[in-house]
Amino acid sequence: MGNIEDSEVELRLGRFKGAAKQAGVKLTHQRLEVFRELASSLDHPDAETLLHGVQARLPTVSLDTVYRTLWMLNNLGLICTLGPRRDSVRFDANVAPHHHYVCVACGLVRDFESADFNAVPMPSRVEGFGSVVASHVEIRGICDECAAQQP
Amino acid sequence: MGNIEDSEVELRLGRFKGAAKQAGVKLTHQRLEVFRELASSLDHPDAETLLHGVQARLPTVSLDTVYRTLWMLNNLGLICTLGPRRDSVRFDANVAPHHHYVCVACGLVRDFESADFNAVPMPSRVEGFGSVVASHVEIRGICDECAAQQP
DNA sequence: TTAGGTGCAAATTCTTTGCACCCTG
DNA sequence: CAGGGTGCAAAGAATTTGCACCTAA
Repeated sequence: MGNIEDSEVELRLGRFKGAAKQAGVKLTHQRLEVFRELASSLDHPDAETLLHGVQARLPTVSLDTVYRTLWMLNNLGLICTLGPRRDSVRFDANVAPHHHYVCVACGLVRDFESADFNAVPMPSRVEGFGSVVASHVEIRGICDECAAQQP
Repeated sequence: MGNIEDSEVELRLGRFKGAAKQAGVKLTHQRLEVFRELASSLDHPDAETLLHGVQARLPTVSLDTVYRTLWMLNNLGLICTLGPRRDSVRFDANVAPHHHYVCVACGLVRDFESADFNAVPMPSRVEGFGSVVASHVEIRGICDECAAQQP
C-alpha cells in the first residue's frame, strides 16, 4: 500500500536503534526488517501482512518472530496497536499524535492529523477514571474503494 | 460491574423488539437475555462475560448463541463493537454518541460524553478517504484501580 | 406447521510457547 | 563466548460452522 518517505523511515530506524541499545535488546536482521516494513507502510498492517513484506528480503523469518518483535517494539513505545473491527490486531509505527479513519467494510486504516481535535480539553469526567496515556479519534466509515464496489 | 437504570434498559429492549419484528428475526429467550445482559451493563463485556451473566437466568445457553446473537444485534444497528487492546472484541449497547476511556492494563472501558469533542468539525482530509458513519474519541490510560495495585 | 434458531462438538483462525540451535554484542 | 533471539512445530485461545433437534410465529 502507500509508502512513507525514506527520510522519515530512516529517522524512525534511528530511533529504534537508539532505543534498542538503551534497552539492551539485540538488533537482529529480523527485528530491523520487521520494523522497517512497518515504519514504511502508510496503512496499518497486521502481523501476517508484515511477514509477507519482510519475507521478500529475509525469506526465512517466521510469523512468531514477527509477533515477538511487534510486542517488543510496542513495549519500547516505538509502535502502537490499534483495535480491529472483528479481525486481528493491527500495528502502527507512527507515534506522533494523530487520528484514524477506519473502513468498516475492508478494514483499511488511514492516519490524519487534526489540530482541532488535539485542542479539545480532556473532559473532567475522565479524571475520575484514572490517568491518561494517550488519546485519539477514531472515525468509522466506508472508504471510496468499498463504496465503488457496492452501489 | 456497574449497571444501567431499569428505565433505560426497558427502553433499549423495546427498541430491540421493534427492530426484530421489522427485520423478521425471532425473539427467542436467548436473544432477549443476551441483549438484556448487554443493555444493562455499564462496562463493555466480551462474549464470554455475557455468557456467564446470561447463564444465571438461562443455564443452557451456549457461547456460540451469544456470538450469533451479538453479530445479529450488530447488523441491526442495536449495538456496536469496540476494538481490543490485545484481547477479544467487546460489545456496547449504547448507540448514543459517546466516547471511551480504556485502561491499557486491565481492559476496563468506561463511557463518557463530551460536547466539545462532538462539536469539532470533520477534518477535510477525511473527506478524501470515504464516507463517515461514526466517530468517537478513545482515551487510553491506567485506571485508578490498576494504578493502586502497581505503585 | 415450519423456517429460523439453538446446542453440541468439531473445525478454523489467530497468536503464543517450548526447545534446540544460532548470532549479536 | 554467553545469553538473548530465532525457527519450527505444537499448544492455546477465541470464534465460527455443520448438523440434528427445538420453538416462536
